[in-house]
Amino acid sequence: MSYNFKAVEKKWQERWEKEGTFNASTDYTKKKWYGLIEFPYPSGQGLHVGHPRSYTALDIVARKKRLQGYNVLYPIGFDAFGLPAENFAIKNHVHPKIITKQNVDHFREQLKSLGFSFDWSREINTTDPNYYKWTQWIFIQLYKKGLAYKTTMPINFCTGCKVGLANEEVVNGVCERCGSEVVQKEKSQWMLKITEYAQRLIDDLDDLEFLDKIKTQQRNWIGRSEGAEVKFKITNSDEELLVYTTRPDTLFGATYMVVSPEHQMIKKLQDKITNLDEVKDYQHKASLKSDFERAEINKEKTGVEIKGIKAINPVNNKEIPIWISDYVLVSYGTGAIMAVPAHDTRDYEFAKKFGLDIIQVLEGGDILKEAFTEDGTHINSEFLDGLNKEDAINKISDWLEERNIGQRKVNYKLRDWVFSRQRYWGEPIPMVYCEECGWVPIPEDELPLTLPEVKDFEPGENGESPLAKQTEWINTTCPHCGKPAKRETDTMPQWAGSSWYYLRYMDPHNDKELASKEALEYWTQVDWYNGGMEHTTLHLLYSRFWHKFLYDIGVVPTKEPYHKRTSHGMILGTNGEKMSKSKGNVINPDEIVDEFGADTFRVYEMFMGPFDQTASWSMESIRGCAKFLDRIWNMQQFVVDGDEYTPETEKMMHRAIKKVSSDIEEMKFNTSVSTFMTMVNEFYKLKKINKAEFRTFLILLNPFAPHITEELYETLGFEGTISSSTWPKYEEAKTIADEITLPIQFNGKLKGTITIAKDEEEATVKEKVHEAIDSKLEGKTVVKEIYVKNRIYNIVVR
RNA sequence: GCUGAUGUGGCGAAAUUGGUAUACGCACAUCACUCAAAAUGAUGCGGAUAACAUCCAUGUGGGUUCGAGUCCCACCAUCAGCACCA
Repeated sequence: MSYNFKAVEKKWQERWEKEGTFNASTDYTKKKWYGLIEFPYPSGQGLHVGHPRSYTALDIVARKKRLQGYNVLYPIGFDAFGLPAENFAIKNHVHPKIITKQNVDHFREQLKSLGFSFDWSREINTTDPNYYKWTQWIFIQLYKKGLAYKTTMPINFCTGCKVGLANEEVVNGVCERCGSEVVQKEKSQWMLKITEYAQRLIDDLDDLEFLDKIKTQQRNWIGRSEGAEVKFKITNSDEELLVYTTRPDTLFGATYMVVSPEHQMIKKLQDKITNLDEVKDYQHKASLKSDFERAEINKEKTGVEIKGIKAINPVNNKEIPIWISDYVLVSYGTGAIMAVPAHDTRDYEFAKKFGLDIIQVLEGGDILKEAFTEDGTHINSEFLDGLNKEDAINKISDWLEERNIGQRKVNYKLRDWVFSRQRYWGEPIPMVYCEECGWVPIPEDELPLTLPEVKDFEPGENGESPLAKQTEWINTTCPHCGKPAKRETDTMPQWAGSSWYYLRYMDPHNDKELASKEALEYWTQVDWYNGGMEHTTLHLLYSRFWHKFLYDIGVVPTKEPYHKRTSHGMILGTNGEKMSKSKGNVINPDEIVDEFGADTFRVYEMFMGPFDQTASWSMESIRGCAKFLDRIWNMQQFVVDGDEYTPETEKMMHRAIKKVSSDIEEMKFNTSVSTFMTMVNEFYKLKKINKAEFRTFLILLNPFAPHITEELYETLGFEGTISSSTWPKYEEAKTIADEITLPIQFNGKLKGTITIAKDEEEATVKEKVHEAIDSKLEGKTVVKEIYVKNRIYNIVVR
């Protein structure tokens, strides 16, 4: 009577598909639950064993919610624009559309083989013109509200992909996707003003149920700081040098200034600079370095004094030198700093190296040895002397504002989102450039602006988009004045499509709106969104930004897209290292499903360890899970009739319902699986299981192992299917034992146990304890006895 | 360097949130079934000692407590992320 998982799993998957068992209802009067997993990028390598970890987890929650009577939306789709398909296209001269379709088909088949309860009728694909129509529409709305703008700026340029990258996409100085070196390059780019939403993106985290580490990471990424902007006059000039500082109270200790190599002031004042050649030489050298190299040489500071000009410290009118150095970044603050070497480690190093003045303005430390970076009472600071940090900051800020020399200022690390890609395989940016009218969005009724068919996917020599070669497509007329005009040839980044996809699932076939008002009202927000930690500061932040914008223009009814956000740990190879082809430790999910079946695969991924921690794959352990399912199948041999739990199992059954129900909500899937195993062991010990017990057991296990449980449910003759059944209930009173094994301790060390009735009188307990343990008390003095009701009895002895 | 995690048997891991440390699984050993093996079922399994008794064990060292894997302080190790943020 061995379990034929292949036939059983196929049978149920076909049935679910035919009957649309898991399709969400459009009856908007029911209570709803919306669970979301990050839709996959359909790579050529197929599904990774890491994908099902997240998908199984939320599948379990989704299946449980359905049994609890919710109208569940658990959708799936494909984030299919992206560089790997395009790089493959370039190499093999196949249209990325074709490769993408192949990959999607493969992924779909793999996902279906795992028995996820996705609503396949709502499948979406970001490369579908009916989908990206609305991605383009959102872009036009952003443009209309002034949140999309074009600017020339030094950007990270990938020498391999020939595309500009957002800072967020650069990992250790190399391109996140292709690994090529990233250099700085001037380029005209579309940008999105995410910085305008910085404060709201911080504030609105408070009301969300995100894991704390996710909130912390987003807050740190946005990087709010409070300080002041201060203007420094420049000698023999009307120019002023604006700096941002978080410590305006240390102004008296500012002994020199540093500007970043890209700072505009140098150009403006070049006539007055006496060592211009030397300065320009330094600028040139700095431009050759990537951010990575700048960071790497962090031990040895470099810089050149800009001679011929000086800055004037506004608090004491002292003239101080201005230096140029690449430890100051043009992209943060104002690109210039006032240096307070006594109290900043970097400034201190720089000052020591170039022999600049160091003036201590806070009491404490030993500034002959190192910078003193802690708080202290102000000294050498005239009207600030004797004040603490907070008071001094307030006083100096008032002082600066009164004299119009500076003002309080909040600053963010977050930068605007570089939204242009010089690539083919992305959404075309629906903008037209007209000599007369400038940039004009195309009329909304012309959307989608589809990608033209091309044969050559290579980027142009200067990193131009492949679309730049499509003269016919480019030349158009201005929607505003009708004169000849040219289309934008850049496309959108991969994050565009994924910034709003959860909305499209709500009403995926709507051709009038991105989703109907009713659907949006009903399904928003996503109740639970699980995904990788690596998307915390990119995708998750971007989609929160877009959602907030859509809220502002009245498209969506809530400020935030996701109510709860959790993340799963990575699955490593059997050797404990990240799976990669080069290491040869990749586990292919197809082979696992083929050898063990989907249910075993799912149960194993949930059992392998705590959900949010990394776990290594183990072939031995998965065999244990296969054995567990076989044991369940073989319980049929001793099944007996019965409409109620038997006295021997009642407690176990009620406890299991309680435990599994709460474990699923808390993502403690591993301990749920142990609960099931313990139950099976118990039934084997009893050598019987009645139908009532079996039924409850099957429903509880169903979200984890949907195929075998449905099959057994049918075989045992229960009416209908589990998916049309309801989640079992428990009675709290029946989870509590009426007999308790009470541990007895001496000084916290276990000396024995006794059995007492639940809530037994303390006097009786004491009596029983002493009866049991007095022989061991001989020769000892009892100092104190502590009884914690129903828990423990501790005797303090000497 | 900074930030954040994590350290429990041979291994993956539990621990009612301060109350019997090692549940559950893997591996291993013994037994049953078998001509035999596999599969399956049953039993055992942290360490020390002859011991059912005793002592020692949750990275290390302190502390708080009747009682600490859990709380506090210091340190060590491993992993991940960030990188001159003014």
